[in-house]
Amino acid sequence: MAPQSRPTLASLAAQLGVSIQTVSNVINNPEAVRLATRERVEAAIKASGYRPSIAGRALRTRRSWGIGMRLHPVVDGINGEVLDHFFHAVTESAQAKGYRINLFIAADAVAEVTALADMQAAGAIDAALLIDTGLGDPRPKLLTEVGLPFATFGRPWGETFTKHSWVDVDGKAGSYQATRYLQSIGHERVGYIGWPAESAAGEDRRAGWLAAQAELAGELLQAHTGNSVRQGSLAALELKKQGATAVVCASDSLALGALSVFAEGAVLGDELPVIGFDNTPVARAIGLSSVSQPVEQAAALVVDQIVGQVNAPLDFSAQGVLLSPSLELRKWESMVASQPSRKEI
Amino acid sequence: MAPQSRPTLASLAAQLGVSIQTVSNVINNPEAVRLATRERVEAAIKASGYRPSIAGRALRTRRSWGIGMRLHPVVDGINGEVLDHFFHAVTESAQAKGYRINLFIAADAVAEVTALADMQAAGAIDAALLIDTGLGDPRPKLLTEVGLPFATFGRPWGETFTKHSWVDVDGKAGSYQATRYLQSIGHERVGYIGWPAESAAGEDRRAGWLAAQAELAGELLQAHTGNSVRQGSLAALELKKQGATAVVCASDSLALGALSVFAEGAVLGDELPVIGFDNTPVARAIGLSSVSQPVEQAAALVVDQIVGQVNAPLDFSAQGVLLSPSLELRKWESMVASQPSRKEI
DNA sequence: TTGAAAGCGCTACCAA
DNA sequence: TTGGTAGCGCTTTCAA
Repeated sequence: MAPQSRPTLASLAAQLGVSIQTVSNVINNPEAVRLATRERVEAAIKASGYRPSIAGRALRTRRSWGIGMRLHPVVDGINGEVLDHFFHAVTESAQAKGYRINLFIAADAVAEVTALADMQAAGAIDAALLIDTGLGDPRPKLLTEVGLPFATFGRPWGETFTKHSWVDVDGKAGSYQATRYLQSIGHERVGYIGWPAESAAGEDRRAGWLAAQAELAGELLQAHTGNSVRQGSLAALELKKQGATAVVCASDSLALGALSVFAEGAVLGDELPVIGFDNTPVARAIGLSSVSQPVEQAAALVVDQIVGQVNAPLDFSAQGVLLSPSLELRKWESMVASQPSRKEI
Repeated sequence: MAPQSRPTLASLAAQLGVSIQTVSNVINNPEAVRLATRERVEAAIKASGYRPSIAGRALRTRRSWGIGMRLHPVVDGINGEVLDHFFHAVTESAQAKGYRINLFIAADAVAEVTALADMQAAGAIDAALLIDTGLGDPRPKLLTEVGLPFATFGRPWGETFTKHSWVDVDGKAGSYQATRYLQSIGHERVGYIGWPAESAAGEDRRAGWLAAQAELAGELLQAHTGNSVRQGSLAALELKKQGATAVVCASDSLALGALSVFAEGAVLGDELPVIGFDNTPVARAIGLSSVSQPVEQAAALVVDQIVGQVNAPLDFSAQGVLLSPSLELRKWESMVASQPSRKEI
C-alpha cells in the first residue's frame, strides 16, 4: 500500500497479485469469486481500510447516491420540531439504504427547483425530497419536467396534473379524533383555532373538527389566525366569549396560547380542555394533549419511494400514502395560564 | 448536443469546434482564454445548461467539496432551535463558498468519527464540522489522527492536546450580563438554575452568574438540575424558599419552569425576574428575557475556518474565536405561571 | 473463476 | 492562446 495516498482497487490488486476486476467483484458481486480468493481479498480490504471512491464509482455508473433536500428557514421553533424529527429520520433511512443527504438552502420554491436541477446536472444527486407541499405547489411539475426523480412529504393539494409519490399524515383524522375526545369528556361546544384558509394542510385539520362537531348540530365556533402563541390567546378569548368550553388547535403554538384562556382555574393533574397538534416538546413539558404525527414512519416510507423512483425513473407507479396520526393524551403538568390582565387591550 | 444525455466538456468542445481544454479553461481559468472565444463558449455553456460533473472533477482533483456534519438526535425541541438556526446558517455559508453539506447520523462520538473517516476514505467529504464539544471530547484527537480537516462549534474544554480551529459563544459573559441586569433593576438575591457540573458549557454559564453575584457578597443561591421545564420549576421553588427574588437560567426550558414560581402575581407588561438562555421562540412568545447567541456569525466563521483547514491541511494556524452573546430584554406577553397547587408533591 | 481493456468527465501538464 | 494527452478510480464488457 502506498504510504501517502489512500488504497485503491489497483493498489489492492497489485498487493494481492490478483486483478483489479477480482477485487471489484469481491465488493460488488462476491458470489462470482472463489471463496479462498474472496476471503484473502476481504482481509486485505479490511486491513487497509479501503473504501470505494464514490467519485470513481459515480463517474462510471452515473449514480451519485445523493438525495437533495432543502433546509427550510426556521419558522417556528415550537412546531418546527416536527420537521427536526423528520429530518433526522430521513437521514437515518437514507443512510441505511446507502444514500447520502445533500443539504441546501433556497429562497423559494422556484429557487429550490433550480438548485436541484443544478445539482442533478452536476451529478451530485439522483433524486430529491420535497417537504411541505402547498396548494398549487409548482415544484412537482417543474421537477418532472427536469426529469429528476422525487417524492414529497405532503400530499398534492387541489387539482394537480403531475402524478408523483408522496407520504402525508391525515390531519383531518387527527383533529376529528381530538374533537371527539373532548366531546367524550363532556364538552359539547368544542371550538377550533386554525390557520388562514390558504393553508391546505390547515384546512384539512379544520375539516376533521368540522366533521366531528357538525355531528352535534351545535354552533360552529372557529377562528382563522396566524400561528403565534399570542394569536392563539386572542382567538381563544373570542371563542370562549361565544360559548366554547374547549378547543382543538392546528398547532401546539396556538394551543399554548389558548391555554391562557381555557386553563383558567385548572389544577395540576387536570385534563385540559385544549388539544394541540404535532406533539411538540412544549406540549410534553406542560402536559398539553396533542395530535402526534408518525414522523419516523413517514420518513422511512418517503425514502423508500425515492429509491423506487430512482430505480425506475420512467415508472408510472407513483403512489401516495396517507398515515394516521394518534392522539397523545396528557394531564396538566406544571404551568397555568391566567386570564389576560387589565393591561391588555 | 446529444439528445439524451447531459452535455459534457467534450460535447461542448465538439459543438463549438474548440478543444476540451479551452472549454475547461473558460470555466476554471477564464483569463487564459481570448475574449472572443470565451464569450462564444460561455454562451454555449449557458444555452446547454452545462454543469461540470462533480464526480469527474472530484476524481481528478481529489477534492469533493463536501463537508460532513452529523445530525444530532433531537433532544429538546425548545432549546434545540438554536442548533436549527446554526444548521441553516452553516448550510448557507458553505453553499456560498461552493461546499455542500453531507448530513449523517451516528450513535455516539466514536461512531461519528468512524463515519467521517469512512466518508473521507470514500472521497465524499473534504472536511468535517463538529458540534457541541464537551469535556474530554475524543473527536478532535481522533480526527487529527485520521487527518481529516475540521473545525468545531464549541471550544475545547479542559486540557486538550489537540489544537484545532473552533468558534464558540461566551456563555459566561452572557449570564454575567443577565445577572447584572437583574441586579440593576433591584434584585440583590439573584439565583442560578443550571445543569449538572459535568456540562462544561453549563459550568461556563454558571460562572458568569457567580462572578456577578459574588460581587454583591451575598449568599449564593443555585441549583444543578436537568433541562426540563418541570425541573426548572422545582429548582425555582427551592431557590425562592432560600430567599432568591430572581433567577438566571442555563436554558429557556429551565426559565420557562422557573416562571411558574417567580412570575407569580405578575401582570402583562411586567419585566419578569427570570432570564433564560438561547433566546428561543418560546421565550419570544411569552415575553421572557433571554441571552441570545450570535448563531449566524458563528456559523459563518466556522465555515471559514473549515475552508482554511482544507486549503492548508498541514497548517498549524488553528485558531479559536469566542463570540459575545447579547441580552434580549422583554416584557411579559401572554402567559403567567401559577404556584404549584396542592396536588403537587 | 479470473483478467485485460475501455471509458465515464474532468483537470494538469506540456507542446504547439 | 489553444490543443493533445494522460490518468484520477471505478465498473462494464468481453475474452481467456
